[in-house]
Amino acid sequence: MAKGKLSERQRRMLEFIERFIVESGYPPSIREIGKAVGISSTSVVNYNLNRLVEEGYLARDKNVSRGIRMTEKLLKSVGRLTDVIRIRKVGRIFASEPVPLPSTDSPIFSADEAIEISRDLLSITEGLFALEVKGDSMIDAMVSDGDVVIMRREPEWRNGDMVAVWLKDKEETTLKHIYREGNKVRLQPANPTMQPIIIDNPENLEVQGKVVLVVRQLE
Amino acid sequence: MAKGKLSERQRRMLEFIERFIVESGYPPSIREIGKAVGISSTSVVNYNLNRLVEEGYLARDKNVSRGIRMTEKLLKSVGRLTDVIRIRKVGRIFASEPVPLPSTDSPIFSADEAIEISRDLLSITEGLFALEVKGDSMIDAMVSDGDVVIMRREPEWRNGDMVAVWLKDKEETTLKHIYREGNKVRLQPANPTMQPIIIDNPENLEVQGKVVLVVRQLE
DNA sequence: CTTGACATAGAACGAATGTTCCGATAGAAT
DNA sequence: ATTCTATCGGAACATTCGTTCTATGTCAAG
Repeated sequence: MAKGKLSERQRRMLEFIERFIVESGYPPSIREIGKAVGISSTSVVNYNLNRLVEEGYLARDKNVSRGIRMTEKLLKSVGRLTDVIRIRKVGRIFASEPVPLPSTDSPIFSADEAIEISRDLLSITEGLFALEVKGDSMIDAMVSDGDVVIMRREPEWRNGDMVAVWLKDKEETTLKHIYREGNKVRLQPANPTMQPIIIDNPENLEVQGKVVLVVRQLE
Repeated sequence: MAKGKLSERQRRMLEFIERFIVESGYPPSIREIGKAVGISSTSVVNYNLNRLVEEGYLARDKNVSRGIRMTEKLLKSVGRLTDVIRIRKVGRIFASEPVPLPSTDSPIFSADEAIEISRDLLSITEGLFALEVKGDSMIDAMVSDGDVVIMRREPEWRNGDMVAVWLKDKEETTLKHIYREGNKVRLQPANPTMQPIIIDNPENLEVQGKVVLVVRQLE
């Protein structure tokens, strides 16, 4: 088999193995794999397992029942490598000032100035930073005082994204869903009962980041 | 053996099992356990394994080689409790129906029906369940459609808690900050621009749980 | 067509593994 | 002392399970 390519069968095997381990707490046997993916012969399962070992997705121990390990490569491809991601808190966000952006990219920071987010809440994990919302000026974005917003610094945006924008003329930061409408830009509050803002001159607004996650801790 | 007490042997078995799983990626066999803790007889290992199951430290699957699971109790006692906590999603919450409450306490659930929350976002980790908010009926609680609320089932509440209440007369679920005021109860929306509800007859409301965390995933 | 690498199927074998049964030991309770 | 219960040791047994071998099919290269 060509290097790096997996057959449909092998993909299904990996998928099953991963799920089985998570759910059962131990790896499946050869026959269990065969049954799950529709292979009657244990030797065929064995054959494909060895293929997967060659490709680096699995590790096996000889003569050990259920002696299958998931490798880092598999874990990473499933996105299960680390459970939590530490995101730097770079400051506070409120209406009257621009969003503080992360100054350094130093990967290390103390626990105090970071927030831990479990990986499966995030689709992307790069370029993230956290801000604590100060005041009630963002209530039209359904964000209250004390909430933590996880943002991604990103100049590009697509229709519907929730972004932090700096309105130059008003000197105001706000969180809105953003839509391009011809030459204009519409900023739509998350609260459906509130009215959008239409920006005639796109030069007037500066998208400072995309909101990826909002966390509100009570008590 | 007295309930809750472990013999020296059993302690060593747990320790070995835990280490073995972490290092090998799969659980040890009975004979491997016996060899490690110095027991020649497989039946004695089996006997003590069953003891450990009774005490709640392990779970076993019959007729399955290496069919041993670590339970939360074991993980907790070893201090290796994971950084993330899996919380069961028990359903959806919307205005027109009472909050669905968790029915089972089965310790196992698949990834689909659970949400992973990093531990440091939570002050308590027991009795939690998750609900997905459906519809825009909770906007006065600053909670939008699609948000996930983590709640704790708890009959007691203190002033200022955000709780899910079922209003019997209106047949309506709502999320509000709750305050006792003499014989009455005040339900205060999180959105400061909105007016509170005063409940004259406390019998009319049913506190279904305390909101501990709100998570909003964008994009 | 022939060849050879790859993939599959089935069967058989032997090793690994969980289960069960019987007897022995120690200690606490009666 | 006797009884009872918990624990242990050893052995035999029944499955589960990984391994290996042979035969078959596929498909592209020569």
